[in-house]
Amino acid sequence: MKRVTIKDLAKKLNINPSTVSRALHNHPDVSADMTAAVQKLADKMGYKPNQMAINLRNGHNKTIGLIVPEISMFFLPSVMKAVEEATHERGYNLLILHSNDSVQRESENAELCLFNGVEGVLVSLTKQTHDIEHFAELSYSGTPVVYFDKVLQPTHAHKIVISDENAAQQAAEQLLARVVNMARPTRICGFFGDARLAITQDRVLGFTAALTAAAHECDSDNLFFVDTIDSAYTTLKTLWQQPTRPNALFVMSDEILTGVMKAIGELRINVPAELQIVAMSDGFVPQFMVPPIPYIETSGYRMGKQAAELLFNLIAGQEIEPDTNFIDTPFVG
Amino acid sequence: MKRVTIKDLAKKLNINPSTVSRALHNHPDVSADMTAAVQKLADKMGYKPNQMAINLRNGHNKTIGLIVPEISMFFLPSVMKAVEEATHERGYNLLILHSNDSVQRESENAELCLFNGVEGVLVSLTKQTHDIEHFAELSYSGTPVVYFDKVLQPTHAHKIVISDENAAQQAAEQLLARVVNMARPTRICGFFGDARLAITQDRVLGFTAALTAAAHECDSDNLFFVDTIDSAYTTLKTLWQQPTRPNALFVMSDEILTGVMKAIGELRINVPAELQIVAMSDGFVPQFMVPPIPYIETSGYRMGKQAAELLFNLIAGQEIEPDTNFIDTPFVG
DNA sequence: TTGAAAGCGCTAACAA
DNA sequence: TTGTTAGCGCTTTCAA
Repeated sequence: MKRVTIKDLAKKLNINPSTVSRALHNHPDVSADMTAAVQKLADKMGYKPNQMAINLRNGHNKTIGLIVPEISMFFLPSVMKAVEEATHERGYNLLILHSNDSVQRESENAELCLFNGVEGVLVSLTKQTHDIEHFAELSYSGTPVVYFDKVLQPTHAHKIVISDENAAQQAAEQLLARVVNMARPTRICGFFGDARLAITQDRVLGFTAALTAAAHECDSDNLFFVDTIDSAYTTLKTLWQQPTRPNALFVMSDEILTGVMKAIGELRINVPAELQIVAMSDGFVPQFMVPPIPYIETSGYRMGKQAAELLFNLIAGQEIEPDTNFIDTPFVG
Repeated sequence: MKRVTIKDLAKKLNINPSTVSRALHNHPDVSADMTAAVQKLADKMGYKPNQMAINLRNGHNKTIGLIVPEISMFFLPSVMKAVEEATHERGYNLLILHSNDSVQRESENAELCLFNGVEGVLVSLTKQTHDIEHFAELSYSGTPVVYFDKVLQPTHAHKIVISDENAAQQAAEQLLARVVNMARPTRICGFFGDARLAITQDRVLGFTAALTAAAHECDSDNLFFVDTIDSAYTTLKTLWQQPTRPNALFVMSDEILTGVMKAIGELRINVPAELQIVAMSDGFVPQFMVPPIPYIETSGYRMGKQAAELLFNLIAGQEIEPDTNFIDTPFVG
């Protein structure tokens, strides 16, 4: 059974398709009677506009693309939720493209957005992405692109990111405030991710800055770089056997926090009595501890909201100078 | 700067657009020379087919829709990952539609899929959905629909679900096996979700069946219905103060398990020495415990994979009788 | 082997 | 106020 088209309506009413089209859009030129008649028939026959025809005619899609490097449990669901909401509010659709941590696929995804006439693109880059040439065509064709979370810093582009250094510093300050009056000598350790990543380096900077400012010693013995849940877990286990256990721990991310919490469970460490912890987190993981682990909120939801907002402003044609925008990172706990 | 079209290529080569189109598709009727020449020029000029035009011509979209009731952390990310993979493998795109637990929006989303010419739809229903009339138009128009996870049981449709009763029974049996030789008297409790939901009722059935089969008493004092993380948490805390603490716990879902784990952390319950637990889970949450909590895997990933597979078979035109399919629910632990 | 022409469904400039 | 016409870019039938 074929779908009802504008032509069908026109034929039934012995009028021209263009009149039907106008009537359906409440064009002021069409008489009230005509408009009513057309809309009534459209309703009766269950007319639904063919979005694909509209897309072709308009040259675009009422869709935005979301390109993500991986679908992890820790951050992306929050981002997606925010983006989906923003997208739906404006009557747009959301096309999800997954790069699977491959630059090749990221590039294909950018092309896909272009071919499909997507009106705007949100991108979080893969770890391997060292230039964004493959997005040039998109921007070139007038499709706005907003980079979020995993971005390439030196580039001139619209970016929404966490201020890693600041956020880490805030977290470290919170941690310091909690151990300042402790009886036994304070040892503060920091758990960080892959040392080669910019995000890690920035967070280390913030962490050490806070400690230095508090005149607290901060040598490299207290910095640990663990790039998986498991290595976080084993590292804390080892550390806990040392004669000088830490009594305060900075944790850079949810992934690492997961490993840390496993170790805490197994070692039956009394948190926070024996070990103060402050993390950087989206907020889901810390609640698994009682009392919940305090954290600087690096909210995927907030990031998604802000990135989408910016993107839609660009789509609406606002002239906005490409810039790096930081999301709020409030303390929770 | 405008995109290069087939016409542009044709003009440059002084041939007809139809020949260009054929050459680009390696049509056997076109001479090798012509084909080569066209493809070379296309390459040089950076020709990219306009997907929107192709969609209009074909009447469909190389896209599948995924309609989900909510974006939670517990299950959906796994489903999405699987669906995304399956979709990408076949050169399709993924349109994500979020019903926000509203039947109204679910219905709109179904329409959207229709208008957009989506080739197939995967749906997980909202809790409030009591009929699937709003998907009738879609199926009617020949777009296959596969329901997964949250389905409407009595309906004649393609469904991929967990066998709740079986899976719960397996979990309960695992739990029984673990307490069979315990010194102190065994008390087995079950933590379930909202008692009004079919999923809960089925899981209760499986649980009680296992206990009954093992000649283990199973009165209603041992069944707890908690529909949030918090109520799971407080319920276990209260339960633990009772003179006859349970020494075995069945947990129906990740959400409930989260609350249970909070209580365990706070009460410093020694798991599994003091309390054996077997859960039903996607696998992410149990790892926060050391040793990890054993579970019957109700895998979103597997469900997504299987649902997508079925959908693509239907899209490919296979005649498959609508039926309810159960995914495997292996024991992990 | 290639060209001509029509059409997917919709809209907008132009004419009447 | 309504109709005519052309065109978005692509494919395919039919004709040459």
